[in-house]
This record gives sequence, C-alpha cells and structure tokens, in this order.
Amino acid sequence: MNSSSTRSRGRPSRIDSPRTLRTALELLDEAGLDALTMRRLADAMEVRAGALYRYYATKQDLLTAMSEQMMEGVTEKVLATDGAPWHERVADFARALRTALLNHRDGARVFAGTHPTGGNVLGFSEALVGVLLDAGFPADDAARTLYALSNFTVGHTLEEQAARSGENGGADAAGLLRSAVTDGSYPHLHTALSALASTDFDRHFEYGLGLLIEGLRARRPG
Amino acid sequence: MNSSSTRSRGRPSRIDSPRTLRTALELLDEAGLDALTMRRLADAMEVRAGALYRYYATKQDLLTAMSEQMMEGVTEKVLATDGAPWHERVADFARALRTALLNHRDGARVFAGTHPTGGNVLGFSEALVGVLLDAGFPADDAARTLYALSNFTVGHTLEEQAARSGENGGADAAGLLRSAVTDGSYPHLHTALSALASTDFDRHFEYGLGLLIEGLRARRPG
DNA sequence: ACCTGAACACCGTTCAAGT
DNA sequence: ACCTGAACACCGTTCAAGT
Repeated sequence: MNSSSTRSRGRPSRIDSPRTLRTALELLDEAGLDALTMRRLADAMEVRAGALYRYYATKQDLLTAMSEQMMEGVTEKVLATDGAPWHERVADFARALRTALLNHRDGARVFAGTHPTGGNVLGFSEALVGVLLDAGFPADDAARTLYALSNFTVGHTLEEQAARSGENGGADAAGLLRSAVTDGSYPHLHTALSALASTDFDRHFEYGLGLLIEGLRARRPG
Repeated sequence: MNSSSTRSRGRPSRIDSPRTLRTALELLDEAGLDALTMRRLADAMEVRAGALYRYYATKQDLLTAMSEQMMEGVTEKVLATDGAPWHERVADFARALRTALLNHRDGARVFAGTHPTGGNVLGFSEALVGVLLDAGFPADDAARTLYALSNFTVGHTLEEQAARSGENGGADAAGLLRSAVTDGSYPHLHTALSALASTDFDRHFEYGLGLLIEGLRARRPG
C-alpha cells in the first residue's frame, strides 16, 4: 500500500500525471491559456511533446483535469461556514466557485471549455444541492438553481478575466464603451456609464448574485 | 451616393467584408467554430488565405464582426413587444439574446470570445437599460442588471450548445452524470437526477431567468 | 488595387525506434 | 517501460511579387 508499489521497478519516469497537472497550472498562471501548448508544457518539464500523451490522451483531457484540480478544497472551504441561513450558504457556494476560477489566469475559460465529472466538481454540486434540499426546495428547483448559479458565475468570471487581461494598454473595453457612448447616440448608456465602465467586479458579481438569491427567497416553499 | 461609388474603378474584388462575413457565418453553421479557419474560409471563397487580411486585419476582428452580425435585428424584434409590463420586457431581452446565439452553431462561444461594440450590440444594451430606467431603477442598478442578464444568458447558452453538440454518441454529459451518481456517493444529486440530466434547456433557462426577474421585482424602488 | 505564392513560426497528435 | 525523433496534417499571419 505504500506509494512506491504503484510503479513497477525500472527507470523512474520523469513525468507523471500529478506533475504534468501541476506544471500545466503553473504555465497557465505564467503565460495564459493561449500559450499553454503541449510543446511549451513539454519544454517546462524537459521532455518531448509526444511523451505527455502517455499520461493524458488528449490536451482536452489535461484541461479537464485542470478544471477538476482548480475546484480542489472549494467545497470544504464553503462547508466550514456552517450555521448561517440557507441563502447565505448558497451565495457562498457561488462566491467560492468564482474565487476558485479567479485563482488561476484564464481559469473561467479553462473551466467553461471542459466538463469535469470528478470528485471535486461533483462534491461541490452535491453539497450545494444538499443545502437547497434542506432549505425545502423541490429536487427539480435545486437542480436548476445549481445550473443558474453556475452559469451566471462562469459567465461573469469569463467577462471579468477577459476585461482584466485586456486592460493593459489604452483600448480596453471600458474605454471603447466610453468613446462609443459619448457621441450622444446612446443616451441611456450615457446615463448609466459610471457603473457600465466600472471595473469593480466584486460589486457587479454581488449584484447579480443578490438578484438570484432574492429570487430564490421569493420562490421558496413554505 | 450610389453604391458603386464606394469602390474606384478597376478589377472588381472577388471578396469584400460583407461577403466574407456572410461566408464565415455559413461555414460556422456547417462546420462549427473549430473548423472555421482562415484557410477553410478562403477555400469557400475561392481565394488564398492571405487575401482575407485585406478586409479583416485579424481573425479576432472577423469573429467580432460575426458577433455583431448575430445581433442584427434583435433589438427591433424585442421592442415590437410593446405595452407589456417592464419585467416581461426585460425577460424578453434575455430570451432574444439567447435565441440570437442559438441561431448559429457555437454562437455563444463566438460571442463570449469577442467584445463587440457595434450598433447592434450597443443598441441592444441601450434599449434594455432604457426599459430598466423607465421602470424606475437607478442607473447603477440598470447597468448591473444588463451585465447580470447577459452573463447568465451567455453562460447558459455556452453550456446548452456544448451539451447539444456533444450529445451525439453515448458518452454525453447526462450519461456521465448518471453513471457517476448511481454508485451512491452523491445522494442529493441522485435525488435531483431527473432535472440534472434533463436536456430541456428552455426550462433550465426560464428557471434562472425567472429568479433574476423576481429578484429585480423585489428590488425595484417605489 | 487586389490577389497569389511562398514562407515563417508555430500547432495537436502519432508512432517506429531507441535505451 | 518510458521517452525520443521525426513526421503528418494542419494553424494565423506577413509580404514581395505578379496582374
């Protein structure tokens, strides 16, 4: 049962799936998703690109494993917030998902491009659905609430990370919006410009999350 | 002012930006985003790939124009639904955005990967913010509502189109979920399985949209 | 003015051959 | 058993040269 029994004797492999996964996440943080190629990852591990395919059959499999890894420990962290009312706990699941995605450069893009079905992601869903069932929601509503919260959070964080990575230089999204709006063609957008161009993504996220939570409170049976 | 004055005399160009855009959207629908390469697009237009760069400086510019084009007519369509209460009109904006993205294969992926700032997208935002301002919401709330609705809708449709494109064959997301959940490790997910594995995306979308709208009604001043 | 031909600097993936 | 070397079939983008 010791760890050395998992590999037969012979030349020790220079790469294995945990180290590949770790190095891939490091390269993601340093260089971003577009620069995360099998060749560059192989370079970082001092190996040829073909060798990576012994541990991950495709790049997509590696990205899926990265998504799963990004969610490690997330459920435990949010379950530690015990005793709070159900709606605060539900909100904390969404906040914890966002934080996990923000923890890695292009984290939301990696996550949105995969369909992880490992223990970290399923455990997260299990715990959130559990809180909703305990709060008295029907099973169908609990399932759909999981999807609504996840889709909002991933969609928001996708936008947030795209805005953050493009904000170096002058022609960021807020700047483009400003110049497009100040010519008078969009009076309503002009009125709302300060919030539209705001990069306080915490507030944007909390506003949308607040709407979903209030909707849940209004819909809860009993 | 006639249309021929926009080009000086000489050999008529075989390609131009409207035809490039139209052909790109056709190729997207036929083959999907991964198969939409500058070379394949050039083949479809019977031209070499390099020639495309006279009309779109980068592939990203072309994808942005495609996003903008996907939103053509959307605002007009939803504004035709006049007289309805503000919350129904707001919901219709989200529904119209989803429909526009669903109208093209991988539409949500194209849209999520760009930041269009043309008249179709800005006009959509302008009209939605206008309805919210008319309903009495403060400008900041109107802006953040636009973002919450857009991010939810794009996030949802990203998932929906990923599920629909992967559902041919056996190992779709619902099947993977079923097999992962039926071993007893996830009792809550087991309870909610029928809705979790459902591919009735209209209902999933309407549920999440309903939460956001109910949240808005609860928050509206006055 | 508009497009071709050809190149540059890459990709993901496969697989016989080496050690 | 594990990795290399080399190839296959591609990418986005640039640009001198042709017409």
